[in-house]
Amino acid sequence: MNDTAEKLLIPVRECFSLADTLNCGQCFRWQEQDGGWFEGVVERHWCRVRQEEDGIVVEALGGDDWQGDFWEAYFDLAVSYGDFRERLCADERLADAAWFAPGIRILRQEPWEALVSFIISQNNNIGRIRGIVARLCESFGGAIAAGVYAFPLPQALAGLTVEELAPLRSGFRAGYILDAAKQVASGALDLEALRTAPLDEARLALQQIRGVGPKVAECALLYGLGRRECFPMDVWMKRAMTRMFPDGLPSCARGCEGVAQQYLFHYARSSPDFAEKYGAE
DNA sequence: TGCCAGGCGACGC
DNA sequence: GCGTCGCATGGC
Repeated sequence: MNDTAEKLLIPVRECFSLADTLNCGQCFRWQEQDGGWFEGVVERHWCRVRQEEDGIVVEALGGDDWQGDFWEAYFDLAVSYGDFRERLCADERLADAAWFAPGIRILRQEPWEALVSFIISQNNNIGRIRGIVARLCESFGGAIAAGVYAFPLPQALAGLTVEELAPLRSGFRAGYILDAAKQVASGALDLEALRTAPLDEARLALQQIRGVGPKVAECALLYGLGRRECFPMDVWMKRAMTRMFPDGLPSCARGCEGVAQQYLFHYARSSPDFAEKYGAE
């Protein structure tokens, strides 16, 4: 499995749905295609992926090589979501949400990309976020292959003006993207250090960026920096919490709040059960 | 048409 | 500290 190859089978033992994981609103660059394939770019790897009986097939589309370890990390396969689920299911309401999409995992995305993607996400919808991210990559990301672009490095954005970002049609978020780029490119903000920094320090550091408040910081930490105890509260989650957990999240979620959050987010948005059991306002 | 979208900053109190 | 409003853009 660790052999360098253009096509890999990544074995998956439990709790994984590729489609649910890529479609649940945590990432914005994968495109669903015919035959169960998803095409996308992760860091500098252009590939397509598909779920098969015994795992995930990853096929390089460029003259690219990588190792299985890379994809194991990306799909968060080193930890047992069965264990997380068992803990969450101690609460009946969390169990409902957890069973609605048992194969969702938290991707371990590149931190800079996660940060910018969730800056773009504010007061926005998932379809439009995807469009803005795509235009950001096309405009400033550098080509990996013909018509295929990497996510732009902070250094590629730090010297730009909001006028130059106009083609993204990102609205008031353009200035926020540039401030993030300047802080990361200059070294004022060290994203990698936030993987292990005390959580409250990491939150505060991220919120020094203009346009990054509690929610976006929480998303960057959960989706980009592997901090599974983070719990982003967007409009859907506020709705879910008000109706399902007026007294707060049950203690059984401690340590895997982010996993609970992703189940609840998807449940509140997509499950007819949520509307039925917890009602419209 | 108006309302909403994986929020945040500015402002008034 | 807390509530309210405006913010660009586009889909419904």
